[in-house]
Amino acid sequence: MRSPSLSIQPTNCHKCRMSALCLPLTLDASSLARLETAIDRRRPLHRNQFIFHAGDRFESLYAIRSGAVKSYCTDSSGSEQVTGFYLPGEIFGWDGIHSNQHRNTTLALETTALCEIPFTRLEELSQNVPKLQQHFMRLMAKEITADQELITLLAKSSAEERVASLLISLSNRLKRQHLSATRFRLPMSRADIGNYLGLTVETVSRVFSRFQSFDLILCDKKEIEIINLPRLTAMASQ
Amino acid sequence: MRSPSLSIQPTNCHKCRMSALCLPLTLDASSLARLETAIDRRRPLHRNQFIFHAGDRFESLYAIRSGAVKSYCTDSSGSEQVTGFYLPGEIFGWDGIHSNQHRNTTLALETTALCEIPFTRLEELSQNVPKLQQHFMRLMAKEITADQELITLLAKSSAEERVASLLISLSNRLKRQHLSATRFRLPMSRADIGNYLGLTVETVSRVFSRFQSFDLILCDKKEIEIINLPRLTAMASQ
DNA sequence: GCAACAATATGATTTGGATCAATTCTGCGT
DNA sequence: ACGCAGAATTGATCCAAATCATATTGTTGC
Repeated sequence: MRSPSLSIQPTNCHKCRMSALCLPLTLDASSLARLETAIDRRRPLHRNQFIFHAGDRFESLYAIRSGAVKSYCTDSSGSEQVTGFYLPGEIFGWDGIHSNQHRNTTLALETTALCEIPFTRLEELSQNVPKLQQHFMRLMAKEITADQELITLLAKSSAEERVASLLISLSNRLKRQHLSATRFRLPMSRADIGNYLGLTVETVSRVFSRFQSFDLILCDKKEIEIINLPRLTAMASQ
Repeated sequence: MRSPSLSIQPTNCHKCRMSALCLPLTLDASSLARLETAIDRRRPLHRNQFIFHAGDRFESLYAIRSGAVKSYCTDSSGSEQVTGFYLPGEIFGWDGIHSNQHRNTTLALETTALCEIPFTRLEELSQNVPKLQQHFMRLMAKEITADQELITLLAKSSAEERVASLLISLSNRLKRQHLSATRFRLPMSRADIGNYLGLTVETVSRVFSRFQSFDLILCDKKEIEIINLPRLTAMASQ
């Protein structure tokens, strides 16, 4: 079930870019072809469909082609903790590598198209294609970096800083995919945002209201427009 | 500057355990020998000596043989955020892989012996020794898991739960290295603990006092003894 | 179009941890 | 042993966000 539009730009064999895999990746033509065969394009999921559950056997990584995904884990007391939101061009599923079993549950926040990357095939390929191995190490390291940023955020900031940081983060990540950085849909609910940022729904809602009254953002239902990006950025990282 | 006591137990070539590398690792003798040559044992560091600074070029990973290390990063506003404590048998330095440059600064909290593992040599070796590649992927995934646990902790818990969780985490990690799980030295200051857990020094201090008055722990200077491990565990994860 | 329900928003009150302030303890150099 | 600086404890006060309560708005199926 592969697709020719798997976002491999075949213009230049020595500098091909696997945009489904998030970062520029320079591979020779045959490695690229082999990588392509390792990736399955899955039929689109719709809102609230699960990709995997906590406890499931770890088999694949997933790259997002379009849509959005949330990842959460359930602690011993049964309460949920959102651990990440993933946008187009991003890869998730790392959480299963350590124990061969997923720790998080992930689901589609809206209609979402995914590429599935079977991990064993990836490992085999990596052995022959050092570049690919490095690439995946880097992607994993990126996940570590993202997590550590969230830690910094949670450990210190006020409610306003946290919400501002999330908005800026989403904005930057969309920009990287050449999507609008100032006007986009928030695919997740206020409750998800609050859970992710360690705030209550009420607080999130109040912060959005305050931001609107400060003319930092405009918010109509799920559509958000960032009006004063510089000030919001300053707000996020002060 | 390698050492014969590099914690490779040479009893059984097909089931050797690189305890410096944290997880059981089954390798044939020649792979093991090659791995050994890739690891340098460094002379011991003492308290407050740096291993690397944020911004330094990323070259190696580090495994702790003895002692303890703290890792922190400095955000745009100049304030520090402790991102992790590392104990014997643990590996740190992943934060540099993504951009070839460290994001964190790390320093020894006490007299500490390290193994340095040059990353390029590790990558070369991994190509020939698939087991090793898998192994390092898993170690990296472990870092992601640890970070996500901290996120869960920071997003929701009370001061008491946070401190309890840290103590339990330290206890479990020491146990894994066959060190005492109920009586150990806290290598970090209250300020470090507070920073790591997103609490102030005063709050950390108060929580320790409260735990003592509840007969959960005994605390004499840096030496801590966990008296009621089950209850402390319950406290951590409720 | 209209229930019925979920998601948001907003107001009133409470509270856990931050902040400010003052000792006491501990390690360290002389 | 002494003195000093940083670390840790303990107390008093304050405040941001949680909690509780009650609209309001949005969404879905009939």
